[in-house]
Amino acid sequence: MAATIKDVAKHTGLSIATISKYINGGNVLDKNKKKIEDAIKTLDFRVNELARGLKTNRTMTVGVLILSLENIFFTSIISSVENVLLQYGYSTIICDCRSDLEIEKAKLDFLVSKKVDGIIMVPHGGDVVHIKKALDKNIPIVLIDRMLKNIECDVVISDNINAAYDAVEQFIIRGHRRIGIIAGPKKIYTTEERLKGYVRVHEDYAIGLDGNLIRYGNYDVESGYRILGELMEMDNPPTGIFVTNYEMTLGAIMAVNDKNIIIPDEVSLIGFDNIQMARVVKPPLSIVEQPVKGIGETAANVLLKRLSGENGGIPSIYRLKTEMLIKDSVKTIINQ
Amino acid sequence: MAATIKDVAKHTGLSIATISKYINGGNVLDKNKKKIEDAIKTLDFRVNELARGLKTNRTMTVGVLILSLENIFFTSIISSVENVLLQYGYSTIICDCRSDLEIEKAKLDFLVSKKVDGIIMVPHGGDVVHIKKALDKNIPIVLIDRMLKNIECDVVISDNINAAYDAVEQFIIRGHRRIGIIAGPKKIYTTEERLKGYVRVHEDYAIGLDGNLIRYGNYDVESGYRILGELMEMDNPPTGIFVTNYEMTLGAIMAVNDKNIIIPDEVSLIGFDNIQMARVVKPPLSIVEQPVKGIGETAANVLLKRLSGENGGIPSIYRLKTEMLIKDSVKTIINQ
DNA sequence: TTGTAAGCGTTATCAG
DNA sequence: CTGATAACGCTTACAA
Repeated sequence: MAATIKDVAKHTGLSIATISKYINGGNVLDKNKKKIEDAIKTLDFRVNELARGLKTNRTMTVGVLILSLENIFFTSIISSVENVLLQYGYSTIICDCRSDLEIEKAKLDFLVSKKVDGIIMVPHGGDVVHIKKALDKNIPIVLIDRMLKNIECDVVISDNINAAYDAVEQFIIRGHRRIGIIAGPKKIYTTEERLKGYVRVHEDYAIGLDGNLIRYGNYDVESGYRILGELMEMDNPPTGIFVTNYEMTLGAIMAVNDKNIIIPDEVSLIGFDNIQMARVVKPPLSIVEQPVKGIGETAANVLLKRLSGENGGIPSIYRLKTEMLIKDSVKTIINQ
Repeated sequence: MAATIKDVAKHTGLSIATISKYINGGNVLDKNKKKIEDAIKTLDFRVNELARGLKTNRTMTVGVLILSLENIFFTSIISSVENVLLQYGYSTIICDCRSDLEIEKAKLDFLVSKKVDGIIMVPHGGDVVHIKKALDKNIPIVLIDRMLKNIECDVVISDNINAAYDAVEQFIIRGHRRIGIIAGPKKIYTTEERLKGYVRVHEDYAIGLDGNLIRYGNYDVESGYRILGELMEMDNPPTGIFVTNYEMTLGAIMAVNDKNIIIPDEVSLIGFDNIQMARVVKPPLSIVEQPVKGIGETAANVLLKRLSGENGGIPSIYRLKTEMLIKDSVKTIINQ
């Protein structure tokens, strides 16, 4: 049905080889050039990328694999990745593994079978052998958002430690001493890092840790909702609560609304990600904002470098700074 | 580098054809089966989909093209599309055209060149010749969210007319007579439909239309913000405002917050999409909820039907019902 | 059940 | 500058 080089050759009276050369930027006589262009237009010829990829072993396509398409943090990153890649002639195949390691494996396999030239992914974590396998096939991989042990590849992440440090410090300098944290699931990289910042700032200000103030959620709306309630029902509740991702922040605010808790009078709150949401709630929420555009662009550029053969050997870690947006959700406590 | 059928053949002592047959579910002697499975495992063989697609003219891949990846309405639809397709062995290539018709054309071309078996897309509108071209190449296309004139393909949309009708009716039965609408951009399908519902319910309740209450936004946060302000600064402002998509609803709420407008005392509000946002604001927002899961699943199933050759001839329109979520953002006006 | 061989649409080598 | 031809990895008659 679709026209092939053969058809163009017939139509012009030239050989297949000549057409191919023209398509790939080679030199052809001007009169032939014109003939070819005409034929391509009238036949609506388009290169068959399957055949080309089969031959050249390059598809000019990169795979992007994230945890969820319904998470605006990830989709914003993708958007800026695409933005950069497109300028260099690369297209992207986007996959969503629904935070499921098995699906992640299957999708990675899919990308490999589609012969993508490189991959940018948010790894679920817990297992890395499938990633290593892809790496072994000489497909460069750039990890974003989460770092993985036991694997050698470029990583682009937020400086989660200092993000949490800065957020909790905002509480401390306003007089808060009992600060709750709604952390992510145990063993997840970002959870550990954000917790590290929480602990470190407590140390630096010589504030003792209370294990009861540290709660592990699941990075979803439900756990944010539930844990906020739990913290507030403690005998000695925190005066400030730091929520460590967007979904849980949503949940926490819903709980605050449902329980008619006044912010910041009854409790102070700092959330994570999504500046728009911060402006939609009242009072406006203080949040930690991750550099989504920066993460996307950096990841794309790092991959492009690998793709262009600059195999600088050692993989690098790019640790991007977050920003602390101060709004009205944190109260200043006057010390007795 | 990567193992091919040839390698598996060598490793087992069998022929290429036999390996191929096994891979595709043919019958092989049990002892050979075992040999092949072993070889595949030890060589980490994976079918080269490029070669397979070149030969079979099927890639078991469908393309999904949307306006923006940063729009949770679209990404939620995609998510459910993928969910269905995956069960039938299809993978998806997701593209984002940033609401730009030219990029839409380029991405559609990309999908065609990747030899996808079918396409599900949210058309930008305004031009359809590129879509027709793809259709001419015998690639079935399912349109979602927006219907297009002059083109023959399956469409899955929300019942936008009655969505708007129901929303505005909520105002009316609570005594409102001056109801503002923040509509989308002119000439966009969904804009026209939602406006039609607005007009129709006014007719049915014999309420005169005031052109000043009808404002065209741009389906983005900025226009929602701006227009809410404009409506409220009228000499005779509306008592209720209906915002017709998610982004503009966000903007409208931000404006309400910035201007310290009390909802629903000073103005009543009904928004669009995203049930989570509705719970995050205070008071909880009444919204029109589109059946994202339903749209995705329906689109996927319709495409699957086309793909399986059930070319039932005439394209169908699937018009899915929305749901009206009543919360506390609409005030009841006691008639004098 | 298994093997041989042609062909899918390109690119790339090499001769003319 | 142009053309003939082999090869990419796979599927699929057809023959054994």
